[in-house]
Amino acid sequence: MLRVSRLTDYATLVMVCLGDTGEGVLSAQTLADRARLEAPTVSKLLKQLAQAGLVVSTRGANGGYRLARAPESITVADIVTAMEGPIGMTECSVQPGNCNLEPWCGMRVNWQRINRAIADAFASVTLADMIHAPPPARHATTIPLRVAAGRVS
Amino acid sequence: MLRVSRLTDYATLVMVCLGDTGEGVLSAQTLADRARLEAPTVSKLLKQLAQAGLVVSTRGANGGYRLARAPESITVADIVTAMEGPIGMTECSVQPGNCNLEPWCGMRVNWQRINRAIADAFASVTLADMIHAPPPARHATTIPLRVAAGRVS
DNA sequence: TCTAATAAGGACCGAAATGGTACTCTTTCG
DNA sequence: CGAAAGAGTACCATTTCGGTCCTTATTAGA
Repeated sequence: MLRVSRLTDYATLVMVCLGDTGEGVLSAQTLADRARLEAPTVSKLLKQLAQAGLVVSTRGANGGYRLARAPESITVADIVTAMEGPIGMTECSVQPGNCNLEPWCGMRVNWQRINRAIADAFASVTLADMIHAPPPARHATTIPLRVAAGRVS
Repeated sequence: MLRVSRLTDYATLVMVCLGDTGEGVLSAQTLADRARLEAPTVSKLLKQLAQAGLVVSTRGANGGYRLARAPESITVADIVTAMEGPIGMTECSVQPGNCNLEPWCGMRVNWQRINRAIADAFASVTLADMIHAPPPARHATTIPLRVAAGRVS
């Protein structure tokens, strides 16, 4: 299946947690608890998100992370790009020069067209959309454990 | 980088070769030569394309493959789906039930929205588009070797 | 000033996916 | 019957991915 990596999925979840809860800085450990993910994993992806400028880190005691911008101005495209690098369906559509077929192959422009459309699709959803989306109808009987996306508990 | 697998890239190239050259059936070997790919690799992906109903195979001597439909009615989405399965950016957006977060998590509907947009992007380019795209301006000096996409010769 | 908390930066490892190869079986044409 | 060609299966090397751990740097607070 064509899909984003699990880390990217997790990163989105962590960003939602960060945007959801007021504004104080949250430590990697706290975020891991809220997202039901392993702490080292959360640390790793927060590091990447910080390098990409999507979150701001504070070191030292009582340090942690907070969103660098308002959730409305952070898109899923930002998160995907931070975690996976540029969005490009083929090598040639991002890094020209690696394919000797290039001078002859007309597919490149079409792949670039597709890439652009896909990037737009990711950019059309903001973190705020993710946060405020109406959760699906509650089952009244059970209060579900909050378990990380993709994990089968 | 978020990208389709190399096999999918190759599959597109092979489909272009199939659609480009008149109409006779072409053997896997011939297609491998034209696309500058290894024959077993081409065989493998043609098998998948045949199972998906995008190409029709003829067994026995003088057998080979031909497109199942006109290039205008085959989209890149068809090829990607044939090679990689359903297009879905996260587990939960394709196979509900694997994630205990589901009853609570509002991200799912947003991921599904993104998936739909991406599928549309793939579906908006047909094999005919790929075939008839104007190749980039020729460099007059060298006649490039036709080497497969992504291979560094 | 000392200590605890916390992020930063690597190094590392096991498992899974990917891409590629080989071998055998079946079908069809001549 | 024999050669050509697809179908099916199994296998292997490499890379990527997800995850863990350790060390260093930085800050708040006792």
